[in-house]
Amino acid sequence: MKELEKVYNPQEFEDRIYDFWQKGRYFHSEPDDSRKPFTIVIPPPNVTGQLHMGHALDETLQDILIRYKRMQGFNALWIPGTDHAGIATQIKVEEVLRKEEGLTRYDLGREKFLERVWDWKKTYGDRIINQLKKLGSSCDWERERFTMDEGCSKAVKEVFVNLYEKGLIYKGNRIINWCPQCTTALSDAEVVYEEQPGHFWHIRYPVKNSDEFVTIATTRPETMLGDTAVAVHPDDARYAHLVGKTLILPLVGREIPVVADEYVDQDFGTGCVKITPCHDPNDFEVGKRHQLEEILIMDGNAVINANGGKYEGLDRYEARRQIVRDLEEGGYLVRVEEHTHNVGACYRCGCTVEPMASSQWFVRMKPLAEKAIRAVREGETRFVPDRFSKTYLNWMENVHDWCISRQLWWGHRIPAYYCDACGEMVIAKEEVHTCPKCGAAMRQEEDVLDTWFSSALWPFSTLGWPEDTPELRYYYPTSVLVTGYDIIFFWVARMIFSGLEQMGQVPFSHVLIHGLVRDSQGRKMSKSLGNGIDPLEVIREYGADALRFTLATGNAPGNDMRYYPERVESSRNFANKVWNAARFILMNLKEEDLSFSTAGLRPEDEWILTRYNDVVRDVTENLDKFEIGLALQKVYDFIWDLFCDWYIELVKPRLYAGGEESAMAQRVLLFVFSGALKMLHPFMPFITEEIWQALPTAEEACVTARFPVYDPALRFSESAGRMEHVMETIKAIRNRRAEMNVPHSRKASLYIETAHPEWFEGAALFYQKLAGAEQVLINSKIPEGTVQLVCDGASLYIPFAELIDLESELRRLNKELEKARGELARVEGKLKNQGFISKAPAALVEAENAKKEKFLALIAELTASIEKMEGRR
RNA sequence: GGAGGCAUAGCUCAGCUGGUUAGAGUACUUGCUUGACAUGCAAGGGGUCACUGGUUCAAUUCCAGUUGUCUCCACCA
Repeated sequence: MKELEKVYNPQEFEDRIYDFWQKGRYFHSEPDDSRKPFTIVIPPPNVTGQLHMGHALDETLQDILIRYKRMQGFNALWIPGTDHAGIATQIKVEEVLRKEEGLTRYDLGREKFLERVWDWKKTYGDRIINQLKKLGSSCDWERERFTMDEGCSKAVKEVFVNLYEKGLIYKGNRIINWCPQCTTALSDAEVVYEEQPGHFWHIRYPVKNSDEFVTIATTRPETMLGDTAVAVHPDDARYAHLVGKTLILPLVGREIPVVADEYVDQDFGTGCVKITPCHDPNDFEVGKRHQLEEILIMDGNAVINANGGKYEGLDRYEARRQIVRDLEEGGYLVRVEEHTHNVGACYRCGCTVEPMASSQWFVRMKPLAEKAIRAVREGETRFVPDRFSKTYLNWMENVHDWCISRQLWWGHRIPAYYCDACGEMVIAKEEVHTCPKCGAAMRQEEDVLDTWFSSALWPFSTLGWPEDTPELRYYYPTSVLVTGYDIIFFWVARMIFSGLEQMGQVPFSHVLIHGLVRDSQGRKMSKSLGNGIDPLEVIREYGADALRFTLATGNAPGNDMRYYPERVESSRNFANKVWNAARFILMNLKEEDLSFSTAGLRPEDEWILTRYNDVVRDVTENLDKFEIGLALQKVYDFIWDLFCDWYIELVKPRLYAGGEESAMAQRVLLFVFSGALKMLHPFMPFITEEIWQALPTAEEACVTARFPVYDPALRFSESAGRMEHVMETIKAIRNRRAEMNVPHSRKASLYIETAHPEWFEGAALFYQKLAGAEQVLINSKIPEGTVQLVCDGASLYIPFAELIDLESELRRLNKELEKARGELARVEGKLKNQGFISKAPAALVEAENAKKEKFLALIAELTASIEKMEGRR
């Protein structure tokens, strides 16, 4: 038998245990028709940034489920997400390039630049992946690289062509969100809105050949350079006479019409709206309806272009200042109001996005969304907790077409090919070099796809699709997606409609949603606040098991949790407790034959087995419902409170006594403890495995052991009840001794007066060991001068004559009596209620009756004691 | 404007399909070097379960409203 170190030191063994699992290839799984698959998809870590708590949480939850299912005999597979096409990397590399070498990506050229990005990802990806290992997960860089290069990109082309042929992808000139800093288009989901204080400029537009004018109000005066109309509401009497007239655009001098359009809200602002089709989505629509000219006034960096006349070359904000000044000088500015409004910013770089008309690729969402809505409505995919399906449906029902093209280089390049000679465009899975129409050379679309386009294919592209692989047939649809609620729109929704469209089936049956990890003040952890906590630091200090425990417990699914160092500390303390329990058991296992059987069990054995069995049942139920925190809490309570604080203490006398009694105790200890370790293993794999390797157990590794199963043969309700009765009295004695400040070392005889002497059979040792009893006398003559304790079904007497203060004793007894009477009144009230008797379940009425009896007996005992004491006063 | 969450001990939070003497961790008070563990053991104090109604024999739990608070989505030029 191996010995355990004296001190719990996770750093000493976690790496070793990880290697042990790797060698045993416990993380690998292949399709195997004799076992049911269980597959989990989890989101990607951002390999360029810091590993943060969110990843740690994803990994932990995923790993708990995988281990649990594997221990139940499932063939469990984990499909790790990767940051395969995240544009953050590209932007980071560009930034470094600019700072360190003064170069842009265009200086390097596409090929060289992409190599740089790969190098970057390799360096940082390895770092992150190695860190993730510490959480007990295995992530494989080679696999990530493969899926980016080969499998995934093939799937992307396949899907793109597929959707294009069905008319679900189109290229069009539309208003999109443009990030001038990332210089790319963004999807709606990538824009975050924030209330910002701003101004409302009221500007006068003169009517041509008249001294009349209209006043418009705007928050973005610089966009007036692109104005091609002013709109009013068709029913607005104030302006009816102006519809069809021509205005002169101030500063620019362009002649623009006044048009009537339902879009205008008569009650907002002045009731006149300047129309800038190229820089506002609503104006764009108005422009289309009235065949207005479209004038783009900015370039990709949000600098005014040639269409802006004398403002060309100015940044959008400089242009704004200049224009406002000029308007004022020209007498066009009526007034300026303070105005707070929502401003969209790029979620990645925080730069204010510029709505701009631009030629981009879009996915037509309506038909895809319909299927995706139905799948969730009909329960093919279930969100856990269920309320997130509302979030999902709400979004899906109001979804706009998805802008999928990005003006970047890192990512999957759109498989569209153009012929500059004849204007032909070809969409194809294979590269096209010559134009099928005129034979001229073709060039591929420069734009790449949104990261989430390829991420959406993850559940099947990683399994070999579009080939019909055994993996795909075996593992798809997957079982669970584990992720935070912040990426429901980005990823979850898109995986669902992509899976439905390409595979005809939902990608997963359950979506387990967790909350965000916040700091101790409830703030979101972020780089800019500097409040991010590095999981690796935590692991170094407390161990991976402690971190996992912290992340898995103490909050309900889908709710945010706050990170407190104290909580990790308490988790570590629990690990230490388990460690020491193991040490205790190991140093007491002396028997040759430690095989467990139910023959000859003592009441305390039957009690712990019964409780153990209950926990097995409960934990299994909880885990099957993804109630991970609840399950872990039950394992924790069982191990610490029931097993360590009670059972171990109860069996110590037998262990030390030796002989067959001791042997029996050893067998039960080993059986229950190893079972508890198995239950704990999914949550705290390292410590359980390390201990397992030291224990003389039949199964070679905890990771491959079978998860405990509820066993009716281990249910001993009668002796369990009796044992708890004894425990109640022990607690009562301890309580009294503590109140009277009797030190543990001071022993005294214990007299028990009871109508159920059989309850206390063989319990003498327990009172001696745990309640400071010298000898235990049942139903013998009670000496004078004792402290009396009234318990359910028994009165206990301890001769502490000199410590007795009659008055305080009486006060205490009367207080107890009052409490018991209160309880009795409550129970009787219930039982007197005819409605309760007739409508409540019989078992409940029965239980209430039993309670009534119990309280009646207690009250009788207490009254008798009080009377006796009064007599002595 | 639309949707959703949260409100339980000093603090952070559990409490699953209504019935418990309402729990945990932490903090606090007291006593313990009890032969695994002071990262520990034992005992204790501390809660009108936000408020108001409703459903029910029974509401911390279900429903409606109110207040406070947080989040997401949409968006008004």
